[in-house]
Order: sequence, then C-alpha cells, then structure tokens
Amino acid sequence: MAPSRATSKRARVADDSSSEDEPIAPKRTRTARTAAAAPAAAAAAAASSSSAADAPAPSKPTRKRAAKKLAAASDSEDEPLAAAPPPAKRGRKAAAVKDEPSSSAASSSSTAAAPKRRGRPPSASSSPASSPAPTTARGKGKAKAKAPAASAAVKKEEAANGDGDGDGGSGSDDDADGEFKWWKQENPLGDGRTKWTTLSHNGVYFPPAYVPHGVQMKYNGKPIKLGPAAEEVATFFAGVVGTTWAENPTFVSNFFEDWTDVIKRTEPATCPIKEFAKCDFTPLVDYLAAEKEKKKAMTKADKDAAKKAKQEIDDKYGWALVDGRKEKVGNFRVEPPGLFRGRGAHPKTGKLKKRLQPEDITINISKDSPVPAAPAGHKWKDVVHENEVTWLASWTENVNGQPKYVFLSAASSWKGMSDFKKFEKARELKKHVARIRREYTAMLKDRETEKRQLATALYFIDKLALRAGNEKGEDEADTVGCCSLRYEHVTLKEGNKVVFDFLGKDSIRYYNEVVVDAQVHKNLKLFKKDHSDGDDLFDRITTTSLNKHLTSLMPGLTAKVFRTYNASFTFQQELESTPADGSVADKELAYNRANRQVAVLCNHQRAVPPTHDAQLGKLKDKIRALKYQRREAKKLMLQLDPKLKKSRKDLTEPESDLDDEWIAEYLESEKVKDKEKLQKKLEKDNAEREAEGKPLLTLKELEDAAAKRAARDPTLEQLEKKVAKLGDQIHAAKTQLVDKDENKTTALSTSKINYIDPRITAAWCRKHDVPIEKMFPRTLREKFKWAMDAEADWEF
DNA sequence: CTTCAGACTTGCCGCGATGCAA
DNA sequence: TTGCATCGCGGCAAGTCTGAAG
Repeated sequence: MAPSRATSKRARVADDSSSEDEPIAPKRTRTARTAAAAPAAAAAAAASSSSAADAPAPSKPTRKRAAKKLAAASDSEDEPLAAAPPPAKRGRKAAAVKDEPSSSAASSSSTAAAPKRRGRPPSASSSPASSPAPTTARGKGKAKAKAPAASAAVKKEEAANGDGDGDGGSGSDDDADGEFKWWKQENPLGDGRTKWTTLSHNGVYFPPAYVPHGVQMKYNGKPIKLGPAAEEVATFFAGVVGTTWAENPTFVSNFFEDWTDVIKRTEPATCPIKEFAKCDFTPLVDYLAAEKEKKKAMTKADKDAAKKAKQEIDDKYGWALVDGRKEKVGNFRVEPPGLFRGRGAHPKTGKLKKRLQPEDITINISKDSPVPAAPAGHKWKDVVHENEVTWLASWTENVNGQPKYVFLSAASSWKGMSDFKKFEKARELKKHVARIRREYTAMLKDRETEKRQLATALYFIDKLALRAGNEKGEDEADTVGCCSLRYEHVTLKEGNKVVFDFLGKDSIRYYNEVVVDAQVHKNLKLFKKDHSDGDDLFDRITTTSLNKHLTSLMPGLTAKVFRTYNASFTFQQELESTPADGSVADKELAYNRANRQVAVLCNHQRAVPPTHDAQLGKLKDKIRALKYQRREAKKLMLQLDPKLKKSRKDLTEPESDLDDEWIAEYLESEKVKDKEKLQKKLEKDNAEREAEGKPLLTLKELEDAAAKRAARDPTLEQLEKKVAKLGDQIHAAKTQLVDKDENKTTALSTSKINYIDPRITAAWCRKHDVPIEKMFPRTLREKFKWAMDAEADWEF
C-alpha cells in the first residue's frame, strides 16, 4: 500500500467546514489531496477515496476524446430526453441571444466601463518630455557597471519621498508625491491595445556559469569521473534525492534518459553509465549538504557582501522605464537549468531544462532605447519593438516548448490596471447575474443537448466556482475543469446529490458532495447515459463555445469572471458578520473566516504544515495554563472577601478543560522551570558578587526570597485586574487556536491575491478601524495601491 | 471551424528574512 | 545571542483566453 513516505505532507486530513449553508458555497467535505509524485499519487488516491481511485480513473485508461466533435455533427439530436420534448434541429441560436443586440462585434475591446476613447494610454503629456532624459541616465548607469547612479538615486527618492533629479518621470500628470497614480486619471485603462510608447530596460540577468566541483559519484560501486556537463546534470538529480521526486519513476526515467543523452554527447565512449539502478549519487548529495552548511556558516561580512552584490543586480535589472516612468521589473532572472518539476502525473516530469543562452532570448524594447548589451561574446536572439504587449524579454522553454516572459512586477501600473479591469468586470457581472441565472436555469430544459450541456456547465461554474477546463494534451498531466469533466468524475446519488471527484489545476483533488437542482441531476443522468469511463461528460461543448455564449450574455464575460465575482461577492457578504464592537483580534478572525470561505469555495488547498499538531498542542496548553492562573486568582479573591461568593457568580464558575492530572503536570513543569530560572539567576548574581567581593548566595536563599514575594497578598483590585487580563488573554489565544485549526489545509493567500477585490478589504479596514497592515503585507499593499483609498462604505 | 501560438493570470511551494522565546 | 518557528516573497508550473493560421 502507501509507501509511507515521510515526505507525504501532502496528505490532507478530513476537513469538516460544515458551518453553514448558503447558496454560493455549498457544504463540502474534502478529503485528501493527491500527492504530486506519480506513485504516491496513485497510492494516496487509492488509499483515500474508495470511489474514484478504484475505478480506472486517475491515469487515463481508455480515453477517447476527439470523438467529441464527430458525434456532435452526425448523430446530433437523437438523444431521447427524459422529460419529453421532441428532438429538434439545431441552429436556432436566436433563442439564446435574448433581447440585447448581442454586441458581440464590439466586445473584443474589453474595455470595462468607459467606452470613451483616448488617443494615448495614460498620460499624454509626460512621455515625450521625460523619456529622453531617463534613457540617457540609464545608459550612463550601465556604462558605470557598478552602482548605477540613476536607479540608485531614484530608489532613494522613492523611499524618502523626496524630490529626485528629474529621473523617474514625475511628469505633470503625476501626483504631488511623484508617484504615478493611473487610477486617478480620467481614463485609467487607456485604449486597451497599445501598451506603451517608450520602453527601456536593462535586459535579463543570467545565472552564473556552472563551476564543476569534481566530486565523483559512484557507478556500480566505483567512483566515476564525469565532465562538467554530465556532472552538472547528475548534481541536479542529487538535489532531489530524499524527496518524492526521486521516488517518482517517470521523473527518474525522464532524468536518466536526458542525462544519458548528455553523457553520450560529452563523455568518452568508455563511460559505463547504462543503468540507473547502479548509480549512487551519495557523494554528490553529501557535497550539496556540505555546501549548504558552508553557506549557512558564512561570516557576517561574507553575507553582507553577498547581499550587496544581490542589491546591485536588483538595482541594475530591477527597473524599467515605461513612457518615462520607473516601474519595477518582476522576474528579470533567467530561469536556471535544472530538472523540470512537472506536477502531478506529468509525463515530462524530470526532463532536463536546459541552460539558456543570450542567443535564446528575445528583447522587447523601444526603437530609440539603447539595447542592453548581451553578455560578452554573445548576442540576443532578436530585438523587437512590440508595443502591444507588456513583456520585456521572452524565450522558449525546451521541455514543453512553452513561451516564457519577463514581465513587470505585480506592483506595476500594467498589472494594477489589469487587476482593476478584472474586478470591474466582475462587478459588472453583479448587475447581470440575476438575469444570467434565470437564463441558464431555463436553458437546463432546452431541447438541444448542446444547450443543456452549456447550461449545466454554467450552473457548475456559477455555483461551484469550477474553472473552465480547457482540453489538455497527451503530454501533460491529466487534470480537468468544468468542460473537460469526464464520466468517471461525477457520480449521481439519491436525493439529487452529485459527487465530484477529480484532479483539478496542479493536480489538486476536488472532492465535493452537492445537492443540485433537480433538473441538473436529470441532465447529468442523461449526459452519462450510454457512456462510460473516459468519455467526456459534456461532449458537445468546449471552453471556447462556452465563453462565446457568455460573451453574448455580457460583453467580456468569460468563465473565470464567475470565479472572481463569486469570490469577491461571497467575501463581502461573509464580512458582514464582523463584530462591530469586537477587539481587533475578533475582527481579524472574522476577516480570516470570510477569506477562508472563499478559499474553500475556490478549492485552494495547501499541505498541512509539518508542525501543525505540535502547534495546536502548545496553544492548548497555553490556554489551560492561563485558565489555571485565572482560577487561582479568583480563589484568592474569594478568600479575601468571602462576601463576593454571593454577589459575583463569575468568580465561582468552574474553569472548563482543567483536570487535576494536567494541573499537577503543569505545576510540576512550572516548578522545574522556576528552579532553572533561579539557578541561572544564582549563577549570574554570584558571578557579580564574586567580582565585587561580596559573599555568595545559596540557591535556598533565592528560593526563600521568591517564596516571600509570592506570598505577599495582592489587593482585591489587583486581582480583579489580573482576572480581567487573563480573560482577555484566554480569549485571544482561543481565537488564535480556532483560526489556526481551521486554516490547516486551506490556503488563504491565493484568493487574497487573485480573487478578492482589494477595495473590499480597504473599505472594511476603514470601517472597522483595523490597520491595513494587519490584513495586507507590504507586497499586497503595493500591488493594490490603486485600491487603498476605498471609502468605508465602498461596495463591491 | 479546429488547432496552435502567444500572452497573461493563477497557484503551490521552498527558501530566506524576520521575529520571538529560550 | 542563538536556535527556531513563521511569514512573506519569489520561482516557476499550470491554468485561461484570444487571435491567427491551417
């Protein structure tokens, strides 16, 4: 059975978030998340879910896709519908269109609210004037190699909020503090197509060349000398030894295949390496461990030097000028070579990701900006000037042939604008959603199977926040979303119950038992009829056709907008239960709970932190200790003034959760701790006394002194205060406990970063007087600068 | 159409910085 | 002051969706 990997922190424990039911986020009982590594995945799935895994489900057994479209074309509307309606010829799309004249033609320019056109993107006036200056400044900075004057200066300017030397493009459109506030512009979203007029930057940063270490791994028990190329790849593998990657047969065989290729090319024909089983990477593993130690043991000076070097790189490559304005670059570091860590049962996992050369990289930059110099002796693959895209550099990754890009950071104007657009689009959906729901509810009974499928899929996307579910290739992990659900992923139960069990994005398991609309249940039964494992559940629709339909209902509407809308809407609703007169901790809890609702809705999971149980235990003990102290304090109060027994019920109430055994243990441990403390104090004091020539103390003396202090009777008033304080502490700790436990397997950050309109948070903080820093860490505050001014009464 | 390439968002994880108790 | 847990951030894989090409 399960190969009991210690590393399987991915296994989840049942989560009974059975707190409430409300329409949008139906109750859910999730179980385990499958492991990423293939063998573990299969095992885990088999172990945890009897239903899904026993069936030949997980790995595509007899998958017959492609049959899809043919079926739709020929056999057409033959399916007898459970209800009654006679088959009908299709092609009557008119029915779907509804009153609005579709507007699909104009829809492509997805400009949210303001259809008003403007000639230029954000600031018409600033760029021509400001761009030449910074460009030259940049050029100089580059020439100086070290300490790029320009960027450093700008940096300081930003931090100190002082005035710069004209760099940074604080043109007339910008705010007084020199920062570009695009959201205060008249038309913050520009014309939607052209992204920039001028663009300059310093290109990309390459990882250092490989330095061979010469450590010899063993083959067949004998040390073996490898050239740099083969050694490097072997060392990549050594890096995963001890993790689940190294246990994954696909990973191992892909690695070995690519490695032997390298060996064939670069090693003499005498190189004996033929079988993975005979490879012993231990020397390399040890070497890596030693290197890690070395790094950890670096002196402070070395660490500082490394930090400084890193800072210089950041200063040089970390900034770009867009229309004369300084913007932060995101991933300017070229991805280093390594073994591809494809998640889930990815057929290509473990393959060698090659080292990129400047000759692989395309640079996108203004015509009039200096092209960043490629590393000595090299040149760029290409230099282009495409101002309808936002990437600064791009290349093709060799494992999957995917394009990769260098973009600006999340805090940049471009990303901010597109976030803003996204949330405005979701808010627009709010106005249409009632109508759209009515429409698809009616369409659930349409005579055409295709329409029924469309409506049913849409029902899931809306109610369950499923992803669209594009088709995937054979050379990718087998994961699905709404449109790509297969027969085996959906099980029908009595009482209109439906059980979903499939692997979604990142091979995260989605398990959900939901009671659905009777018609939906009926439809599913119909779609499944005469089908079997491996067949598409929705065989007449694709994400494209679904989105096309959605766009006809509302311009720019796509499946993912529903996720954004439902997440933000749910969040705002859940926040309403924030206790107006609660403490900040109470409010935080309410916030996190709302956040959690959304995370559960979107199925955002995380591995249980390895120390989770221990943490909980500690917290519980802390609470008990506090309770015990409170009990003692109350006792004292009653001793001091026995009359309180009558008037103060609260003092006589027993503390829950305290048993004698625990108390004894607690007291014992406290005793030990106290003793240790005193012992330390004794040593310290005596050292002092010795120096001053005073007589030394004994432990006994100290103990007596401490006992005397403890015996001093506090006043009633002091006790009262103490009890109150303890009460607060207990409450806070309990709150923390609940929060922590509920968070065990739920990742809040993804929804916070991508799905919840930040203006809801900003408004909530204002309304409830909670500092925004409590809810948004620095990077989020930067990313959501545009949302920070939301008034307390702002509504999503 | 379908497929494919391209561009951009979403998502989980590992690691380093940071804060905190010992 | 050091060891250690937490947290925030960046890395990069994996989605969505659009538009061009076959």
